[in-house]
Amino acid sequence: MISAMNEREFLKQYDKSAFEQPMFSVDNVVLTLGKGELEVLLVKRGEHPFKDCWGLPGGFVDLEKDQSIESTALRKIKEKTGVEPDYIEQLETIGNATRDPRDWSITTVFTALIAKQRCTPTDENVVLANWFAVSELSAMTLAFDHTKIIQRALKRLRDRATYSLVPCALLGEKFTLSELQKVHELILGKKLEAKVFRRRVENSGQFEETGEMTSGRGRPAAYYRLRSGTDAFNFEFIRTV
Amino acid sequence: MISAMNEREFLKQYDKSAFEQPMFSVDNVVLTLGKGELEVLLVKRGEHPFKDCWGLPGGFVDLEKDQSIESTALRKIKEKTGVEPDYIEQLETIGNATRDPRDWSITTVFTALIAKQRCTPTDENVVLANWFAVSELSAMTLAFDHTKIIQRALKRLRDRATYSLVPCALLGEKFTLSELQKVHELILGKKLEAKVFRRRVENSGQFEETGEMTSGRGRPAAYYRLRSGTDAFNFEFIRTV
DNA sequence: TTGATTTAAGGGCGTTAAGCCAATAAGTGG
DNA sequence: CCACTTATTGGCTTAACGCCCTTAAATCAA
Repeated sequence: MISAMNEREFLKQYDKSAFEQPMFSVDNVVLTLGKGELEVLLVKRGEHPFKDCWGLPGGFVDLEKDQSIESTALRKIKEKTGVEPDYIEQLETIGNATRDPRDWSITTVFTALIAKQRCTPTDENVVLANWFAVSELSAMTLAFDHTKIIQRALKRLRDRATYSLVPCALLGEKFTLSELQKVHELILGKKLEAKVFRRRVENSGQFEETGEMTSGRGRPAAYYRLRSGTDAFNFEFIRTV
Repeated sequence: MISAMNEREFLKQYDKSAFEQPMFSVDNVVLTLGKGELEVLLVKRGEHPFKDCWGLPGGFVDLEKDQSIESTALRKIKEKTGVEPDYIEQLETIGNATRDPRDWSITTVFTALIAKQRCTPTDENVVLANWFAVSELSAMTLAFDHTKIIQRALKRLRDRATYSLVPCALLGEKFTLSELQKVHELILGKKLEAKVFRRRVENSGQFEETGEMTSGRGRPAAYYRLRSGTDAFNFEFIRTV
């Protein structure tokens, strides 16, 4: 194999633009469930540009460590949260001359869902990485176009919540249908009919009862889990658990 | 603004991986309607690797000419077909260490739909760029992972055909509902009910009659066109006409 | 001219899914 | 045991979908 730099020198003969490559990075919109609200994982930037601004956890492909851009995304998330997300999906790629004040820049954005209790809050990171309620974001100025990216990720999540049950990845291993319904209501910002929602879950065939029941106030609810071996969601996604 | 190379030198201080960037390109799956079959635009590669193989029209971002990766996609399509497509949509980004035999490589793939009659077949290009029926592809060996990419683009198009009317971009300015239905049947590979299809078109509110009618065998059909000012499709796409 | 043929467009109806409201079930806390 | 809370299900209304058949409006062949 020819080394990357030699390769570019070679290509330069044919196509001058092949040499001057734009910067390529990966960014992640990592979402979890806070107290009654969606939260997004942000990191404080230590370098310019946007030094000391909060921004999405991401970074550059490591040609040695990473086999694919999905690996890059997962690696960066793991560095910040300590775990692999329950669901990750490619959102879109944004590349233009204006999003980075310095120069042309390209980023492939991934949306990841993760159960809050699965995150290990490493103390040393807590000042550099933090969860923010999405409602707080309007009062914050994030790095680059990250505010807009988060909005697009939330829109995609709303779409998913309307015609899929992907948001279950925000809950843990097991959950009740009421909990899942509340998550959907939170994402969609409106109440859903319990009967209709239960029908959706049953007809999907993606879930099964664990046999366990909740305890506490009110009638106990049945716990459900993702049916094992199910190719759970009809989307391009990477299941990591 | 600091130049790109200086920028990379600067970044290198903080993150060594920032310097060694993978190659980034844009590829296009340009689809049109042939005689009773979908056709995809391919170009014969003049350089290694995969020299003399057919592959997707694409290339590298030109930092001077292009304002965004969408511009890159449209520019490359225009170079090959002479026109801008009626519909273009970002499909996905594939980046890994194996798709290019030489080295790490990333490509953002766009799917474009274009009416065949709007393409200007430039004679000088005809040996280098050609339309191929999608059924022919199984007998061909394309460059890189382009065969797989085309399959994914066709799957996306099938998805679109089931819950949207995006495929109308494969027809010209005006078309009858029967023509549109036949396109959908071609994409989906199955017959559709005329009544159901007409209802879908009407309920969408995206189309209007032109007032003109067809002539020829059988009862004349009403011509329809995309309603102007309609934010026609609920997807991330770039309308160029 | 007339009828056969062809394609377009719409009417009618049974089946299925969605939406809505209320009843019932099964716990906890006094 | 009763009040309260939450879960789950029953049943009805309404809308959408699928299917078939009729009608409309042209061409084509005698």
